[in-house]
Amino acid sequence: MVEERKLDVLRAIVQDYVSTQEPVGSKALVDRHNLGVSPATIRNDMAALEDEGYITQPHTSAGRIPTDKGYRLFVDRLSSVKPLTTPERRAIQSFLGNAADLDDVVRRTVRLLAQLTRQVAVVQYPSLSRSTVRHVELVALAASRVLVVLITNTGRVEQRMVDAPTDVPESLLGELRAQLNSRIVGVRLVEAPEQLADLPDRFTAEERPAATAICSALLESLVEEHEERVVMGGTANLARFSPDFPLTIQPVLEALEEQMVLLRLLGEATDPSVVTVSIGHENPHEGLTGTSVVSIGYGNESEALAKLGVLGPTRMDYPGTMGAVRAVARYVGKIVAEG
Amino acid sequence: MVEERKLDVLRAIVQDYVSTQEPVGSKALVDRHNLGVSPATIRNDMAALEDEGYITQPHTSAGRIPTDKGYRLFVDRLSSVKPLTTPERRAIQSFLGNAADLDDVVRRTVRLLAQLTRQVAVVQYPSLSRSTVRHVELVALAASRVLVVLITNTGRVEQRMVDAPTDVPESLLGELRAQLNSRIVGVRLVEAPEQLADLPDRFTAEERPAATAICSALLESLVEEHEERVVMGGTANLARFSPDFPLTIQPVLEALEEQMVLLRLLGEATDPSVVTVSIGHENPHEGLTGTSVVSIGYGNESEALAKLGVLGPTRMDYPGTMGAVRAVARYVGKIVAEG
DNA sequence: ACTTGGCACTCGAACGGGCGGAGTGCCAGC
DNA sequence: GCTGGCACTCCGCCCGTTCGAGTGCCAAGT
Repeated sequence: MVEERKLDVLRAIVQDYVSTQEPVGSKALVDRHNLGVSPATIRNDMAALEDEGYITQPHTSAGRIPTDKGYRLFVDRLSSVKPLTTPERRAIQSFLGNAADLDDVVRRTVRLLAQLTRQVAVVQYPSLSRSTVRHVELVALAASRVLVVLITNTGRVEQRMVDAPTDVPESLLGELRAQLNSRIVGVRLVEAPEQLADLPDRFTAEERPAATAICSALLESLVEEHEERVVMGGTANLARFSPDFPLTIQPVLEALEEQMVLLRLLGEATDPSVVTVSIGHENPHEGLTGTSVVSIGYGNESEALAKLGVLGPTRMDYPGTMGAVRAVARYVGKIVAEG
Repeated sequence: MVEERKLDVLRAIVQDYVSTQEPVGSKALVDRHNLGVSPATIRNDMAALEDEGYITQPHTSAGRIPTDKGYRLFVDRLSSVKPLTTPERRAIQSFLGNAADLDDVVRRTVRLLAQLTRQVAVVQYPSLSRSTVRHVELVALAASRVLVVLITNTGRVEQRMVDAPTDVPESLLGELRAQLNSRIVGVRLVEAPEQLADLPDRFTAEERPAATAICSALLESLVEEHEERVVMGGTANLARFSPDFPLTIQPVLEALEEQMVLLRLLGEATDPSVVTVSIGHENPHEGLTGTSVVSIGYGNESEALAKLGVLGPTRMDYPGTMGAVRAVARYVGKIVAEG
């Protein structure tokens, strides 16, 4: 048996099954692809593929469908990322180009990904921990009430209200503001706290409680879990599928409401140049068997600031989806890096 | 025929249908509610109710189900808002009490509403246009680059990056900051623009272009569409329903992805004391026939800052849902008003 | 050693008839 | 105006049949 052809057969099965959504038989296979052999031969190959666990039969005497293992082989060795067409690229560019601020970029990216892939899109906000401080602003709202605003180089703004134990005169506020900015502007958020450790000590005993309160509020926003924020869209695409889906769709929707789950799904894809695919049972959440996640990091050249990806049934168009995800990540990375 | 009893019958039909999800017949009605009359009598009443358009038969010789008109009558005259139990109230309070900032309040509210009602929850951000300016901050990021930050009394922070046509010295920035704050702090966002109209004229010809650029960025954030932001959650609850739902669920999910649609759904519910219900075809979006929206405004005593609500199938538990929506709105209103 | 056509077999999907039951409308009697 | 009785309708369900797609295996051909 020709090993080469067996792979061709697997590839053909995946392609057909993805486009028709129906188990594919030996005859249909030779009809649609010119494999140059008879159905009987294909049947032998299919039997072998089934033995090896790449395909399976829903029930005796139906066509075959790929298993997760089959998709895995397909993604790893039998296909390549499909680049977008130039009109598609242009559409991405113009759609993302008009974004006003960071929120807008993220929202637009989600929509774009969902439309392009016709699947559920997930985009993580550029991570605070990897970004740097651009400015800290303190605003007196009342005698003892201060608003702490943290602005990062990724355009993110974090805010905290502080009720200080004592009144905070404008002079103290000005001094603090100057100190804070001179110490941590340009510093990575993760490294900023150590720069602030001894700051309250610089103030008089009288001023210290207020200074401490303000500093700790700032520290809070520095480490804030917000860095892990995630936006999702395109859930309507979940309903585009087979009639048995009401059973499948509920656990998926439930999973998608959990920020934590979304984050875990995006996974370890930290390298902006490589698309990661997690297929069916491979992904870390039960109830998402039957779905695959295609994800990638995005950011500037040197490092990923965050991740994005799409989620859909294991029977998805992997090459096309991977192409779209990669292309979008590149544009978004560019925008975020220069913004 | 006793008019009174006919209404009792309608009420019973709605209640039974909501809890069983199945057409309800005359016999089942007398069994489950002690109406004190025989099934035959009920049948007469039901025939009358059907003539008047309050109930209908899915097919000849099946039980009856309420029409939109039937639900409307039920909501308006046959039921009252069901107050929450004290444990429920306590849960709301503790769940919302821990919120860190405005974003967090909104996110928690959505989750809470979705869990409480087991339906799709929709919460609008407190409207900018009704709120007032608390502070304007200008931050120099580079020689000609300024970040404009607008802080409102509802705790909202809006930001805009400005590339000024000329360099912006710190002196100009300070002057502008002082002017801006003295002119519009405390002023409603909608009224702020007129206070700024002549501001650039106060500056020298040299400074004017930069001042103008900064002012117009501020104006932008004042009128920003962001005021219309809406958050949604609990979509998994859509899948809890009948087997025919894959057909129904797609248009609903699609509609819910459109901010504009969500806003229209929340409708005119500006009075924080009255729960508004829009039933089936009454609501302004096709594809949402079959769903009802229960909404209410929230804010301080004097006026609503925004709206929230839930969306579910017309066959929902109206009294309970209305109770939950109203209770949540009160707590959120309190929190937002004092924040 | 592969490939191929033939053949028997399996099993699900689709069709159709026959039942049973829930529910109705109507009517005559109270 | 209420009630029990009765005939009728129609949906949902069960079940048997048929049909076709697809398989596995085998013997024969290259």
